[in-house]
Amino acid sequence: MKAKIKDIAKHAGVSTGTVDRVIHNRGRVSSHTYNKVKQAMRELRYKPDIVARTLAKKEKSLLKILIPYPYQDFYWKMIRNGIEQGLTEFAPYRIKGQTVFYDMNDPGHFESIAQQILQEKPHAILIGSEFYRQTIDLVRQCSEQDIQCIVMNAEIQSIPVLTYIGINSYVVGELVGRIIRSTRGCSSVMVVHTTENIDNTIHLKNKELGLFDALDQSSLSFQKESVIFSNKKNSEMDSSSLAAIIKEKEIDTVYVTTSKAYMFANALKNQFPDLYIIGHDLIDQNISLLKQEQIDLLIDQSGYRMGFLSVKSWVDHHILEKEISEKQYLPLDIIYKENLPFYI
Amino acid sequence: MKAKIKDIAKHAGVSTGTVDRVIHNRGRVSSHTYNKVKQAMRELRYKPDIVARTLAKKEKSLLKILIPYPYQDFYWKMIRNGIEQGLTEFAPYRIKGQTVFYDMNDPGHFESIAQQILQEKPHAILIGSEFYRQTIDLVRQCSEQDIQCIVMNAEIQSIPVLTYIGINSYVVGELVGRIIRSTRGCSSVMVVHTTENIDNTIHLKNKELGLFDALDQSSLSFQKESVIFSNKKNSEMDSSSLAAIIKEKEIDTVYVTTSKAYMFANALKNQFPDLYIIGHDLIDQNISLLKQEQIDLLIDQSGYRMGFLSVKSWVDHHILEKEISEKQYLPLDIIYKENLPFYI
DNA sequence: TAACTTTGCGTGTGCGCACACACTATATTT
DNA sequence: AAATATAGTGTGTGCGCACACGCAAAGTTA
Repeated sequence: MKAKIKDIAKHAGVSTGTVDRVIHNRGRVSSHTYNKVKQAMRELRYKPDIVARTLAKKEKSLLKILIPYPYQDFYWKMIRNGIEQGLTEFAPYRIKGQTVFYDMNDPGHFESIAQQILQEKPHAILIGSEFYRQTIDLVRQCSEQDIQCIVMNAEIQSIPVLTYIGINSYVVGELVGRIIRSTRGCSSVMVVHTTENIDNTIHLKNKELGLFDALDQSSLSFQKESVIFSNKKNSEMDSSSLAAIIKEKEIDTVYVTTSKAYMFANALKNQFPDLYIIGHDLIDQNISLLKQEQIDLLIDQSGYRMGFLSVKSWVDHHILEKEISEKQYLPLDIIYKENLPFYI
Repeated sequence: MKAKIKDIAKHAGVSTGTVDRVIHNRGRVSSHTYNKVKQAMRELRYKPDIVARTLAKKEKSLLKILIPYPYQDFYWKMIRNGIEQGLTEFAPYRIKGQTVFYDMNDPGHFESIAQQILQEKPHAILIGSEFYRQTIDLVRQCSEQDIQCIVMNAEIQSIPVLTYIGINSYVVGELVGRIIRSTRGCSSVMVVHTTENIDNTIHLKNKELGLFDALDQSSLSFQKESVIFSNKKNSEMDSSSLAAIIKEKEIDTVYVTTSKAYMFANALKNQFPDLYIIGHDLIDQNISLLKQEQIDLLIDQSGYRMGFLSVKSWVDHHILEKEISEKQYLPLDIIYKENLPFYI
């Protein structure tokens, strides 16, 4: 039989109210009784009944969620879906989650929205970070105001957060490199970055680094190329200049470091039908191209799981009082046409 | 504000007791009031509060779990771990899970244990199946006694179960085939089955089928070989006769269809260091060989997730009243040395 | 010393629900 | 017609906990 608060109270020779004050550190308990109660809790191995606690609780905990507009980026859209799933799944625990979006191309917007959120004094903020410096600022303010932080995507050093959830970009690159290394007919590799956001470049460059390092470890030798591709009209690297490079360098393998492999494939696959194309993330456009064998391979960065896990981490910590680890790296799922159905 | 039982009662002009009888189909309600209450529930969009329900419930639901001894097979050991994880995670919902093991080489043992379990009149049985016919028998008996069944591993046709959870063996083979097809230096493939259990052969043969079909779709042509390997002294196919075949047929690629790739690798990798070895499942022995590059690739059949999901499915259905799908195929994770850390 | 504040405790209520029980009106048996 | 069963309904209690409140004793201020 599990010990209840009543049992603790009887065992310690106090009332349930006192036990309650000890459990929740509400004060107004002499250090002597405090110790007696603590001792009783230890002896009877008291574990709170989460279900009863949830039912009795008056104050609902507020979780603010700060992520980029889902329409700006499909990866964030998936993360958002995961977050929503988490909120639904843990709804019985009375988590009140409120999502606020920011413009992922405007650090200032992030800052101002962050300030608004702080006004509301939430119990925790789930930060989907695109801006390194601004995120550090926000985390610091949270820490001053005793608001817990869960950070996704951008790894923050030196400032304590409840947990960081994300991927290890360098390892992503390594993994892609290992696959290219062992794949038939891959010898001349082009890395394609599709971004205008400078903050994001670190991740992308890390992938490139990991990839090239992995290739260098092979006994075979590889041609390596790296470009920044934009579909915009007036950009310096449009699809025609890309085509020129592919022709000139005899590129046979392309790795798009972002979610936008579909952009590349749509623009160039008909000119170069034999290109081996590797991209990221199970977004609709990529999925359909993978099915049509226009894209050969996707490494999923588990956006959905990232969102879900971030909510789950908060619940684990705050409701279920579980220990959660400081950093949580998500798996990198390797997805071909054949195992795609299991992931969607 | 969510509608509560009291609200329904007031709205229907009856007492909460009557509403309770309607909700739980306890009878003793005239059809007229029954309809009134049902109507009120619909109008107020009544959803039971799972937390309050769990707290108030007297009768705890009993879930019997029937799986092979974990020490007989590492895959089942992982499944078991997943089940235990599930039971822990959903413990707040007062699920009482009791695991009973059977000898995976003895159908009779399965049968007798199954009878014992039925004596206890559980609410549901989670069947980790190794024997096709015996499982069908058990499922039928459960169906007669209004006991829900969740079946893992062996896909039962024509008899209704709450849900089936497993993998699609043919697709597993296809996936392996697709990878071999595109991997450098693979041309002569040997499929290795390591089993004495006849029932299991169907799965293994399906994998082989999927693999060979995938290879046949390639423009390249592949040598195909298939053997049943046993490490036992007096078996017809021991490691030396296997070595002879590898030499004779110039095998360069080996696919072990079970969890026992480590057995093969340990027996033959030093004689044939360049063999490309593909196996299944993240069991300790395989993991360490993958790290040492003695095994090149593992397809994880998600034993852990299978166990977890089976418990979760029961909770979703029985506690949370969610719709759950009839068949749930688990993802096939492709695991190289590089992405291994994320999966363990 | 009287009027306060603070400290340190105990008591009581209700969260939303399941379930046991009590009660009446009608139907069935003897 | 009386005794008994049964259909149909309402009431009350408690699951384990959080939290508001009450109340005495000790400390503080004027």
